[in-house]
Order: sequence, then structure tokens, then C-alpha cells
Amino acid sequence: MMDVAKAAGVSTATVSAVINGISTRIPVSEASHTKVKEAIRKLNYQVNEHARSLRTGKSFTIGVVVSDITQPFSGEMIRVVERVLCSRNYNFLLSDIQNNKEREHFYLQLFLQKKVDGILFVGASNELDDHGIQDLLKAGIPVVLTEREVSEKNVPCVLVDNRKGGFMATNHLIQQGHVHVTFITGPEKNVVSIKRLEGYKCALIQNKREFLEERIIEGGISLEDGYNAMRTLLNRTTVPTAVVAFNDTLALGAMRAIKDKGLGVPEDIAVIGYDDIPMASYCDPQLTTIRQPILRMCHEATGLLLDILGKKYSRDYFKKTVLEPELVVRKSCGCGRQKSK
Amino acid sequence: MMDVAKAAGVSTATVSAVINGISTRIPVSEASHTKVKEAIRKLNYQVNEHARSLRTGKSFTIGVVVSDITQPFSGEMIRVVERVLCSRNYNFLLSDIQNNKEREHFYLQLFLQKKVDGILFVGASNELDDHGIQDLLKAGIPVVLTEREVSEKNVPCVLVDNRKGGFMATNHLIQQGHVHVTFITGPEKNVVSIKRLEGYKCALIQNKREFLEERIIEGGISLEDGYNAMRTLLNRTTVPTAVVAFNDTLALGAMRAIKDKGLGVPEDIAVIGYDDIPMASYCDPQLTTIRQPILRMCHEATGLLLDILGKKYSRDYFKKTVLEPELVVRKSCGCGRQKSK
DNA sequence: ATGAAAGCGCTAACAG
DNA sequence: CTGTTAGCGCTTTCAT
Repeated sequence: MMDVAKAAGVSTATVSAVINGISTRIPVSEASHTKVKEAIRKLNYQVNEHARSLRTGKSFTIGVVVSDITQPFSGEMIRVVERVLCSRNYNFLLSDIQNNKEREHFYLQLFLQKKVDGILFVGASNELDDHGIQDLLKAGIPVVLTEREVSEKNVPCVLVDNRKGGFMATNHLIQQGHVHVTFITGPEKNVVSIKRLEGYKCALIQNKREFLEERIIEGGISLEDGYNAMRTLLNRTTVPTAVVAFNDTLALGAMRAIKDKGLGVPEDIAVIGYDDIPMASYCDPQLTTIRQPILRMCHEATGLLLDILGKKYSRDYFKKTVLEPELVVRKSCGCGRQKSK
Repeated sequence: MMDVAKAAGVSTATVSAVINGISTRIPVSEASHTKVKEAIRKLNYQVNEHARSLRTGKSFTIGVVVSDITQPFSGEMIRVVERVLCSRNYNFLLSDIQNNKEREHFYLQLFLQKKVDGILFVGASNELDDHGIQDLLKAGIPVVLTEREVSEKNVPCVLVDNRKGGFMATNHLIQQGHVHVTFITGPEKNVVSIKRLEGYKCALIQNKREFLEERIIEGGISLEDGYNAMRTLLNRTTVPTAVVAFNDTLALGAMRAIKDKGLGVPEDIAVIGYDDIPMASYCDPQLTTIRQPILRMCHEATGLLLDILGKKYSRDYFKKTVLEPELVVRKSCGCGRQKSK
């Protein structure tokens, strides 16, 4: 910067004023302005963001915590977040916590050291440990959550109604005439899975069907998890006529297991998924599923965080936005052969 | 930091020494050590990385440029990179350039401002513009590439042999007795696609089959792209008996189109993909494909960059690593009904 | 309209 | 073994 100042025959203060443009209140003459611009270009000068952040105490960087970057949609979600951030001149530091508490702690710590202006949580974790979030709040750094909420402190969050989605999926199957509906869960402690399961139970009860503990089987998240869960189900003496899977991937895995057993979807067993991944409309049979406005969720959450940072709202502004899921009917839940055992 | 020093009754220099542990040559007494640790804990002190980086001129951060974060494997690749980085005490700044030159330029600039220690390119871009990379080299910042090479300057890179993969895929189809083999390409200017296409041609020639320009059709990357390309093919007067797709997603889309037309895979048309995404072994029929050591590629590339930064090699160390693809035979390329038109 | 100078929080000589 | 101090590159008063 000194070099630039020298080359342009001005002081560093003027260079700084030019760089920061109108945002600074200090005026610069046309002449100096062009000279400085010229020098910057010629010397290929780049501001040192470390010095800038150190001086101003702002980094225009936010920390983005994603629960598992290998999941479908993680990429899309990150892209949405980045777009919103970029449009408001913010950057981000990414942390893929892999559903791991230690990693979450590690990265939150790092974010604190890197002096991010705020932190955004994207995607539901399998295990919630609000300890980390408490620390952030204590450090006075704004946090916005998606697919997760912290009850104690009022942290703004935007969620989709997973309970309702679980209800819709199960209800659809029941309406189609299925009696033995099984639920393949997500990872054990995953809040989202728990909510969807609640919806499942609720739909059963509301339709006056009995809820049986053995009609819940632990799945996971992968194709393989779905395959294994379904195979276990198929080996039991009474086989379900319909299955609601925690997510589409699981559902796809389950469908493979059904076919491998020589059975058909939906004639023998109906399958409904959750998420509406692209593959859902390309698989065989095309998968009926629950779609959620996950990208809108990220968009809103990011905007909210930025608004808080921009002091549009007070530091401890609280808002809980709940978005609605939507049933997408395709081919995997036809009425079925209505087996009665 | 001053606060910590005061609380522990020592100077900031001592605090710094404690924080930086053995890495600093300066010794600290047991007593001060514990006192400082205690103060840090009590005050919940976090180092200011901006100040540290400003002072040391090192950020222990590298810039990771990914061509399209929504692609399958992008998440896995980022995870691998992060693991290697983390294990050597580095962090990263991520940029999803969305195959866009302007974005690439923007982010490279940003990385320069944020003073990253090095830059890693992950995944092939659709359009190559080595301009940005030249700038980095000029700025003296180490760069390592994956799935991409720059001829002019010797930039280290690690690649998989896409030409060979394209050859293997096509050759397999020919061995299975297919005569009319069509290639569905990736995005127009994508280097990887071009290489695979070269392999396709080469296999044709080596097997003394004629290569016809009209047996190449532009695809893209998505399920929909594959579906559309295949539909076009199916509407032609002579329909191929086999198709090699630029990637598995395209192949899956193509399979859907074939089925929608009432034809079967592989009886009527054989399909071979590329990548071996998880879905390849769960779809119907299970997809024969080319697997590549993409994660190993990222692992090696990251390690190489770190080694260069660690001065294990000179700044302009050059090394080109080429990894081998592998044919995974499943069910989508059976011998076929051997139509002869 | 512009420059001089202080200081953000840290590390690394250097002196003791 | 520990403290003092200079200075990394920037922004921002305060003078001029």
C-alpha cells in the first residue's frame, strides 16, 4: 500500500479512501483518484484483508456449519447460501462437521479465532449438543439455525415442518388402502428423523390404526442402509405392505431389496420417500415422496443472519420461520394387491 | 491477550510462547505455563488469527476451487481435502466457481486478498481459462491442479487417465458384440469429456470400426440431459445398440428414456456410464461403469500442495501424477439381441 | 482535499 | 526463563 501511495504521489490515507470508495466519508479529488487507481493496477496491488479486519474488527465473513457435506442437497444448499452472501459482499468459511460433536466444537472454536461476523447452521445434525451454540451466544456472535432449534436461548431459526411431512407421507399410504405401514428411520438421534416419526405415529392414530413399536426399523441415510433395513423386513414372518422411508436414498435402497427378493413396487410393497432428490423421478418406479423447500430455507436463513449483522434487527432478535412440505405423487405407492394376512 | 497476561501476571510474550507451544524456541517455566493456561481458560480467550497472520505472513489457509459443488462427489472430494488439510493444521476457503470464468476470477482475487498460502483446484471446469492461474503464479503462490493441466507453466497436477477410461468403456461394448456404439458427451468444452471422447474414437479405430461423427451426441451432466439426448437418439431412423455416457448421471437419464420408449437395457440398448456413483449399483439394471480413484486424486493433490508449502520441494516443483481408471462390470451391457440393420 | 500518526492483536528479536 | 519493544498493513481521527 505504501508502494501504491508512493507511485501515485499521495499518502496511504488517500489510497485507503480510494479503495473504500463512497463508503468512507472522506472525499478525494478526481486527479488523485485516477492516479491511485492507475498505481493499483500497475502494481497489481491487493488489499491485505487480515490487516483490514484487524483494524476494523469486521471480517465480512460468516461461518457456515454444514452437518454432512456428502448428503444430497448439501452442495445446492451451500450454493444458495453463497449466492446470498456474495450478493451482500460477504464470504464464508465452511465447516463440514460430519455429524460429529468434536468436530463441531473444533470448528466453532476456529470460527471464533478467525473472527467471523456470524454463524449459520445448515442441515440437521444427528446429535444435537447445544453447548457449542451457547458458547457462541456468550461470545456475542449472532447465530441462525436451519432444521434445528435451541429452546433455552431464543436463537432465530428456519425449519420445515418435518412432523407434518411424516404425517402426510403416512397418511397418503393409509388413504391408498395400506394397513401394515412400516417406518424406516434415519440415524438414531437425528431430530429430523424423530419429528418425521412423530408425524407417522400421529397419522396412524388419527386414522385409528394401531401403532406398533415393531413397525419401526432403524435405517440410516444411505442406499445400503435402506437395502439392509428392507431385507430385514422381508425376512420377517409378516411383511409390510407399505414403507415410509426417512429419505429418498433409503427408499431407493429399499426398492432395490424388494426387487432383489422378486417382489414388485408398488404391487407388493409400496414405498414413499422424503426429499424429492432428482433421482426420485428417474428411478423405477418413479418415487412418490415429500418435497421440502430446502433451498428457500437456506435463502431465508442467510438473509436473516445478514439482516441481523446489518443491524436491521437487534442482536437478540428472535424469529422462528416454519416452512411447509409438499406431497409429490408418482408411481411407487399404487393401491397394491391389498394383501391381508 | 493483554488481559490474559495481566491475569497470569506475565507479559504478552510469555502468553504467546505458551500458546504457540514447542513450535517456538523459547522456553517457559512450568509455573507460568499453568498460570497462563488457567487465565486463558477463565477469560475464554481466543487468539485473533487476523493479527497472527498479519504478523507472521502465513495464514495456514489454502484456497480450494471446486468447479461445481452440486456434482456428485464434490462433497466427498471436499471432505478428503479437508481431512488432509486438517491433519496438517491447515484450513481452507472454499469457492464454488460454477464453471464460470468470472466467478473463478473473482474468487482467485479474493484468495489473494485473504492471503491464502496456496491454491488447490478440484474437479474439471467446463471452460478452461489459464489466465487466472497465470496470475497466481505471477503472485508467487503455489498451485496444484486436479483433472486439469496447464501446459505453458509447469504447474503440478494429478489426473486420472480419462482417455484410457473412454477407451475401456467403448472397448468393453465392442467386445460384447456391439456395432453401433454412440457417445453421449459432457458439456461442450469440458476437457474431461473431450478426453473420454478421444478414448472412444481410439477404441473404435483400434477395433477397426468406422467412426461416424453422427454417433456423437451432446449430452451435458444431468439426468435430464441424458434423458433428452437418448430421446433424440431413439427418434432417429437408426438407433444405436449401445451407448457410452460421459457420466453415470447421464447414463441413468438415458436408461429412463429407453424404458419409457418400451425398450430394455441391455437387451435392446446397452448403456455404460462413468464414475461409479453409489446409485450405479442400485439402479435397474445395475450400471456397468468406469470407476476412478477420485478421492485418492484429491488426497494426493492436497498432500502435494502441503508438501510444497512445507518447503519439502522447491516453489516451482513440477510433478504430474496420472491415476488409472477401472472397469466395473455389472448388468447394463449384456451381449444384447445383436440387432443388425 | 490531503497527510501524519496512532493503534488493532500478535510474534520475534533482543536485552536482561 | 521472562519482559520490552518494534512493526506486520490497514483505517481513521485530527490537523493542516
